Amino acid sequence: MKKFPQRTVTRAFMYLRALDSLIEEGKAYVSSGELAAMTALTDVQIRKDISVFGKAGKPRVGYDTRRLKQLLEEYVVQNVVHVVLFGVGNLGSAILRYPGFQEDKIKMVAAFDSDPNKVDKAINGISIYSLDKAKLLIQKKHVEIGVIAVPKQASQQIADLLVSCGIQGIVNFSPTTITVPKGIFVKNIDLAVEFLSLFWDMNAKKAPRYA
Amino acid sequence: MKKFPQRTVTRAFMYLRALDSLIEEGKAYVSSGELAAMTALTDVQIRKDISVFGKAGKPRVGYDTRRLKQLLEEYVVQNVVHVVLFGVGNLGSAILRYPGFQEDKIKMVAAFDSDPNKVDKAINGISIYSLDKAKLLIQKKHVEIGVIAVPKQASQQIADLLVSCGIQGIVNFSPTTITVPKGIFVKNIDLAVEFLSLFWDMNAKKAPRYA
DNA sequence: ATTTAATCGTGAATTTTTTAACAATTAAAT
DNA sequence: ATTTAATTGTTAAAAAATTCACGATTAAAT
Repeated sequence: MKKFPQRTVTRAFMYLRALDSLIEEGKAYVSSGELAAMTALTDVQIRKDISVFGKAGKPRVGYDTRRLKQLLEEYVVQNVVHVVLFGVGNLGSAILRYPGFQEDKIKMVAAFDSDPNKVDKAINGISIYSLDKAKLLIQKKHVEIGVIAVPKQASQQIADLLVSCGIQGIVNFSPTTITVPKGIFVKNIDLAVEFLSLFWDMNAKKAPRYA
Repeated sequence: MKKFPQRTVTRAFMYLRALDSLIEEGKAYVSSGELAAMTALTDVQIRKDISVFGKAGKPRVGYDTRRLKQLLEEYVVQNVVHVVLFGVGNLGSAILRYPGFQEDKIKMVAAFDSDPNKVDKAINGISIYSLDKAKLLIQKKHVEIGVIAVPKQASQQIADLLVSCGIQGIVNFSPTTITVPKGIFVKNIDLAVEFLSLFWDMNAKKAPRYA
């Protein structure tokens, strides 16, 4: 795995999403300017990013959508990532139903909930288990990432459980911080932070660099 | 509004969240190292960030949690931001029930849905209206940010609606890109992108700079 | 065949962000 | 009262990311 600029990689995933739309609607070519409009970035940024991976465009016509997708995937998409979810409330259900996971890249393996009424059901084909099944399943299925979507009182406890299962990465949706040992990667998605920082950007009247 | 480093501001919101937890549990002081553990950042980064706003710590003891909160809020929290939501499905409901909005900073004003069965109900005290009420309400209540949580086929249409209502910022949860005129701020929250980029960071074995 | 206009690709300059190093301060220990 | 150890705050250095400027390329127009 070569070393590319971190932000370039993140944006590459955004480009892939945009390319999927374009390919779906049958567009054969796209210019950096059009991609810029779709992603709220600048055309220069996009050309620069793409150039990191190789030459993929034709002057005067733009990028072949399929070819560009292929190029980005070659460098940026790795093995399929295996994910489990904790907490099948509103948010958890929404995540299980999320229509944006391409099965060949992201595999939602299982969900867990402490509520016996939810256990043994399934949403979108993903089975819901009781918490005590977590360790076995996570290890057997080589799960890399755990998602925390439980009420905030329980989130640290789930984080501890995840760590004890040997998981490497956590996406935390609960509006509170969790503490984990060094070496575990955590991504907090906090709606309040998103709103407030977007609002700040708006007031600072500066175009956001990346969303 | 003074100009602070953009990333410092974003992280300031994270610190505020952490401070809320600490204050709630009665902690009077916190060191940069402890904050670092809570936020998955480094202690140096945190001290540097805080120093941008002023001096708030005492050597050997750390930061007074309340005082630090006050300091950060003074510079970083602006007027209350008014938000409306489109799409009261699983995800939309989860957002309406989100327990992390402090009313004095983020005010969820209304929700909209095209399904007549949902209209005229309320979730968490927030009323649900039909789409044709949007323009009036948004303008009357001075709403700055709209959240898109509708199925992806409808997301561009809602984006257009939001723009026509004069909204300035959009948070888009649907797994597709939307295009808006220049000057409108868009933040895309795409779970697939989050998972894939977290997974990339994990494999690159580099501590993430900010979550 | 020539010109024109659109678009990519890139090296250099700039800006922003992070990291490092360390002096200053303070509470606690002796 | 002195020493020690923890912790902040800051200046400077380094690294990363973005923007700029412009040459190169190519399709379309004339």
